[in-house]
Amino acid sequence: MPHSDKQTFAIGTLARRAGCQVQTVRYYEQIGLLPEPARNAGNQRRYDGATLRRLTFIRHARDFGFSVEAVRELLGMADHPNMPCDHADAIAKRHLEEVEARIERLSALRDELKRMVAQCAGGRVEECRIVEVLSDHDQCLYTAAHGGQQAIR
Amino acid sequence: MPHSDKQTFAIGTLARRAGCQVQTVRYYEQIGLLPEPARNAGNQRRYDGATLRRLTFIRHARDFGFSVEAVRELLGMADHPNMPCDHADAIAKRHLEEVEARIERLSALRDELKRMVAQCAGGRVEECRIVEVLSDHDQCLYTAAHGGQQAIR
DNA sequence: CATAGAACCTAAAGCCACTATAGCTTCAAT
DNA sequence: ATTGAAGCTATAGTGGCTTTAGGTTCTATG
Repeated sequence: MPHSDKQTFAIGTLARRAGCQVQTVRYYEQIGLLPEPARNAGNQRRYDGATLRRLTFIRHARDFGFSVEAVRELLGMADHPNMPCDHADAIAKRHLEEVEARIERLSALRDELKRMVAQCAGGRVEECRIVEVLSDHDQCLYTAAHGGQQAIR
Repeated sequence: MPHSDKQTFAIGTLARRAGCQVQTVRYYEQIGLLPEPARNAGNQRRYDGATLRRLTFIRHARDFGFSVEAVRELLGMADHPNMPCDHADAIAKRHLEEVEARIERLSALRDELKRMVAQCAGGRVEECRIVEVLSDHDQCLYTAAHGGQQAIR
């Protein structure tokens, strides 16, 4: 046995060690990412090292931008070390593609914004390029840059 | 007079011409971005060209990633063409900075994800680099890349 | 003129991933 | 015994819409 995790701790300690908020821990329990923990005599949650490791995994994956649903799948896989890891690989690849697409859209957006800001002469609203460009879609170089609601996603 | 906008049209036509959904138009009215329009005898909304131009401005600014509150301010300025445009300029500059910061965070994230995906040998979960890296924060090159919940924002 | 179906109406709930608030109870230190 | 921090549950709020439910009105055709 590697380590036996005998001592337990309260939710505040768990949250602090994993670097998240107390409410977030309870939320993860509610949506089933974390198991319902043992309670002490006063009905307070008591956690062990295994839960801390699980929560750290969750937070880390979330920081990587994986959705909660993706984290749920990754957790399921981490729980079965003998299964093939194709699916984990597929999830990560897909996420990488999404991040790359987002970067592309944001870069086009950044270029348009730069152009807009650079052309503002600082006069009255009537002559302002910023207001003007927003009023008239034809004044954009790359219309694909902001073609829909997903421009920012 | 430039154009007199005498003919009116229904909400579906307005939405189609502005490139958004009907419910979105009603939502913008509800939050005060669009004025309450005239109604016909059967209580249906009837719009004119001025509202179409206003909605187009809104959609365009939203596509640029401006928040609804920023759009509200920009609209207020567009309504007063004789005022100085410093504030519009400041809003756009600030938004540009936010977009640039987002691109930076996402780029660091992309590098980490690439590294992760490249090192997955395709075996069992136990040996999978993806699951391993998510389990252990120390295996990341740039911890700043995903240091908090705002990694993805 | 009757009818069918598209388009409209309001009100309320759902989405994501938390965060915040209110009003209480329990713990730990003095 | 007291006090203040930390815990508890339940509910609402965030942003920016989207969806659903259950109705009414418009418009084109027979």
